[in-house]
Amino acid sequence: MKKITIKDIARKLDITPSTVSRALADNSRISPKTRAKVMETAKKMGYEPNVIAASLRKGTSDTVGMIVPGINRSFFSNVISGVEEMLNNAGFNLIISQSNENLKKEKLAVQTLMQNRVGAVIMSLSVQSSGHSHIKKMVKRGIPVVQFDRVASDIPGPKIVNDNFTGAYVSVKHLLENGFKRIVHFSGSLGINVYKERMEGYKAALEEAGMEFNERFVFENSIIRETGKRNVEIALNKLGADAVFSSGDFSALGALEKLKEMGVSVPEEFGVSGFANEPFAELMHPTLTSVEQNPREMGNRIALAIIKKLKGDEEDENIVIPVDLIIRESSMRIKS
Amino acid sequence: MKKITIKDIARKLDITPSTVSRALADNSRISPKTRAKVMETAKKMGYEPNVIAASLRKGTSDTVGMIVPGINRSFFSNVISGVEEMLNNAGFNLIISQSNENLKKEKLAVQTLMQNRVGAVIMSLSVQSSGHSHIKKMVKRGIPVVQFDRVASDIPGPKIVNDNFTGAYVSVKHLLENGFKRIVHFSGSLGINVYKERMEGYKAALEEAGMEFNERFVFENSIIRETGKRNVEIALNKLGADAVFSSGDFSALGALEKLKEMGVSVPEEFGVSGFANEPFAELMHPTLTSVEQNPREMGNRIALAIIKKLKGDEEDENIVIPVDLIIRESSMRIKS
DNA sequence: AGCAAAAATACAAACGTTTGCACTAATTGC
DNA sequence: GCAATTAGTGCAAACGTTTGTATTTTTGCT
Repeated sequence: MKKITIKDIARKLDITPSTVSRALADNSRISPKTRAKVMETAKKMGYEPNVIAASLRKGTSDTVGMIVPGINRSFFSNVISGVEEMLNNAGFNLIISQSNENLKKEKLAVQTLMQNRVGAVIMSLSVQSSGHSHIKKMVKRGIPVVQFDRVASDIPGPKIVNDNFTGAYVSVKHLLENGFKRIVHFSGSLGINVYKERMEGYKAALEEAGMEFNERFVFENSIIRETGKRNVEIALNKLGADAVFSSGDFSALGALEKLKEMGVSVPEEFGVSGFANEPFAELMHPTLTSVEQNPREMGNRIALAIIKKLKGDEEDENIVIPVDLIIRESSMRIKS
Repeated sequence: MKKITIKDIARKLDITPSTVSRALADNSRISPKTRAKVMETAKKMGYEPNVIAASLRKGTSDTVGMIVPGINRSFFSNVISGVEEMLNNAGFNLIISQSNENLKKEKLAVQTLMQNRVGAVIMSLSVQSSGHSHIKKMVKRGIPVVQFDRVASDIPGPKIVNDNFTGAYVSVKHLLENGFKRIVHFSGSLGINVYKERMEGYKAALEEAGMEFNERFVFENSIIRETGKRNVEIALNKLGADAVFSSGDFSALGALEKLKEMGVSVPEEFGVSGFANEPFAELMHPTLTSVEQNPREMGNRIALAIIKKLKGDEEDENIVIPVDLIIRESSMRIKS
């Protein structure tokens, strides 16, 4: 099965490859007549464009690269689906890489994408990411870079993020309304925008309620299951806490498990609220209050931003996706 | 920042591009001396190979494409991680596409990968997949295709699957040992190998115990949460069942939810066992007995098979990955 | 030293497009 | 009716590699 090229169809129609190329690209210089003829025979001969050759010549491609910390988190996998959906409809392809929260792997992913001459890159920074020189390199090369969720302000380009501040703010406010008085906060690395913003929201809600913000109530780098377990015990025994607002569902999960183990009843004696609304949140016992980030919508908006950039738009959009607090058993002391 | 090419480094060393190319490729025709010199100046000048150009010339690439039904299932996302890990170490790149269980999307993904001249393809069939002409096209083109999990025997090439039969067999045997006597089976489409095999395992365990296999006890296309809810009610009320072995965790989850709603206690009155060991299985209440498929190991083996193929190995491996029954509360009536 | 064989390198074409420029034919304006 | 524009197409180079073949240089041997 010989692969058929633009030349083959040119020969058959007795025109030149350049005309065929332009016809297929819908170039206005070609008459509707020949364009139609080219289209037809291209289909008839089963022509499939060689995007590699086109990439080489053009120096870019219709493929968009996406780097995420890990595809096994519900948030990221849903963002990906949202992006893919919209991008495919617009005729672009998406290729995905994981950084596994690892700087070295992130750099490798960037390199791979650049080598493959992707037309644009979508990325959410890994925890370890710093310096960002590898990312700036892409920008310098003229590759549009769209950041989402974990973003760095020193890298130019569109940024799509959640309303983390408000998500945290309403979560803590909700805990306060349910009578919790000593609320600790499980945070990620405060060097990362999302965790910083959520902490600000936590702080704002406390201060609005006339309560003082205590730094010792913030546990940095406490977003995995193990740290959740460990720190909830400290919060309870050493700080006399009666609730936790966690920046992630996994540490909230750990907290719930530890509390159960310790015989502390939730939400009667201790309130728990998470972030990300992982699928397991509604399956646990008690079910976990969390913040839905609407990742699919975020994905759609990211795709739109990328498409605009690929069409040469200069403007850098900054989009904030609203979030929704999903109230469940783990925080609901007052039934309404 | 001008991009530097093989020619630039040739000019600088006063040799030809071909020599540089061979030197970088570790070709034996090049003397160690010049090879070293080339390597050195390449690094010094910040040379980055243009893989697109190489792909065009060679007609293939070091990029491997992977098509999965959906990345948001724990099984698939872990297989992907396993593949990526090993592939990256061997110097290959992985690009991922989702079929969303949709034939049209699957065909599109195949087309995209072929257009991008991937060196090989890893795939697990979508539910809708049929005919397989699009996949055979890749095989005809000489692209190595490695199948995993959901495989079709009419497509040549290595196949890596779980020991579905044994997984089902031990699950049902375990239910029988716990005194369950009327066990129904939630299956997927029986046109797909994995579900077929699991049903065979179910059947074998029953027959070994001297119980008759009743077709009415098998619910086909019952692998999502909703069907699990619906069918467990039918099983209980119409068939007098006292347990279910489900081919997937999601329908087992649905069953557990419905049973709780109906006030049926698990495992005292009804036993439940699933498949895939989704993360939520151990978080539920009661925790869900399930079958761990060792997806990461599967991913590693897939990667090894692909690498062998890319190196020109003719042999088609058929690998079966063992599974482990994880016994939890939902099926454990006899505490040992 | 001289020659054949082997080793190292050079040459040039090829991969399949895209695109600036040149060219011809058709159309427009006056 | 003629110059000037425009529409439509062709020509040829370029993108950066790889690779078969030719050529040069080195090596080993007598």
